[in-house]
Amino acid sequence: MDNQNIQDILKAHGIRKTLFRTELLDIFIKSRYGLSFSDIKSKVTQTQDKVTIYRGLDVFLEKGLIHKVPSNDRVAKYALHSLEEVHNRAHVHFICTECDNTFCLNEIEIPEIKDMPGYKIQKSKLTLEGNCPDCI
Amino acid sequence: MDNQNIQDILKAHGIRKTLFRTELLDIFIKSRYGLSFSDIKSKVTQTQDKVTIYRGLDVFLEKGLIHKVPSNDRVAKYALHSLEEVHNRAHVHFICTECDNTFCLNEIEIPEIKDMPGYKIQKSKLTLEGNCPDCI
DNA sequence: ACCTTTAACGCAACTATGTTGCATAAATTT
DNA sequence: AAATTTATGCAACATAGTTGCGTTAAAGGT
Repeated sequence: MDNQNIQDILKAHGIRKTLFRTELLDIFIKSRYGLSFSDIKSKVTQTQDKVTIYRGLDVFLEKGLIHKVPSNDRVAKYALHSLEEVHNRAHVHFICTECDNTFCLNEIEIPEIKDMPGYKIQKSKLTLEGNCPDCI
Repeated sequence: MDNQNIQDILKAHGIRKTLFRTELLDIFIKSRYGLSFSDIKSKVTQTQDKVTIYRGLDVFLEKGLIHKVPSNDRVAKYALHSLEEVHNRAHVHFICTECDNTFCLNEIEIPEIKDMPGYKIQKSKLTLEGNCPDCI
């Protein structure tokens, strides 16, 4: 993915193409797994200000470019919203207990959950734990 | 559940029955949903020291008396380990988007997940989101 | 190309969450 | 009752995340 594509994606999401946000999106595109604030802070070169990073993440979230992924550390992690996102299907994540990375498994199909009496279910998220391809 | 029962449970888990830990367990027993550190801090009367609370939670976790539950706020939440816990079944939690409380749904049955090629699955957790009985 | 509008950045200060080390106190074990 | 072990309280620290505000830079219109 070249720089032009990245800037088109930003534009399509109503996000201004600053050096930092271009770099931030590039970092997400290149990563196979969810990134925490400190992951991002250590990769980014265009700023060292944490507020800028947090606000970049907030905007990317708001505009639907990224989403939160579960993690076993107590820190928030974020990953690109897959473009082939399918509706009305549980979102599946995989946490590797070895490397602690969270992967999005959009390929997997999970069965619909029957309604629980008394509860109104709007969304379901399946989180799998074990070992990822790199750690088996 | 009276005070004697609570102290028996502590003893059965190898936890000393101090005033604080007796109260902590009582708080968990009385709560229908997962509690965060600050929930607990505001309920507890036997201490106001956060280290004591955190260490109480650590010990309860270690001894298997409580477990972490997912939450949409970025804070850790804990709930009692249900006694009727069934093995080899996904743990199901329900997060209410209205009151932000996390409930354990041990009754629900979820289908086995087929292995993903390349990944070794050891555990699966299903998190449902929507509205709880109180918020419908 | 210039001006205006609006969003993004950088800095300082602050809050919440969580941890470590150590001395003291209380609960179990003998 | 003494010895042992675990729990508590305090201080200090570390990390995560937020708010306000003045400045800078991007986008759109003329």
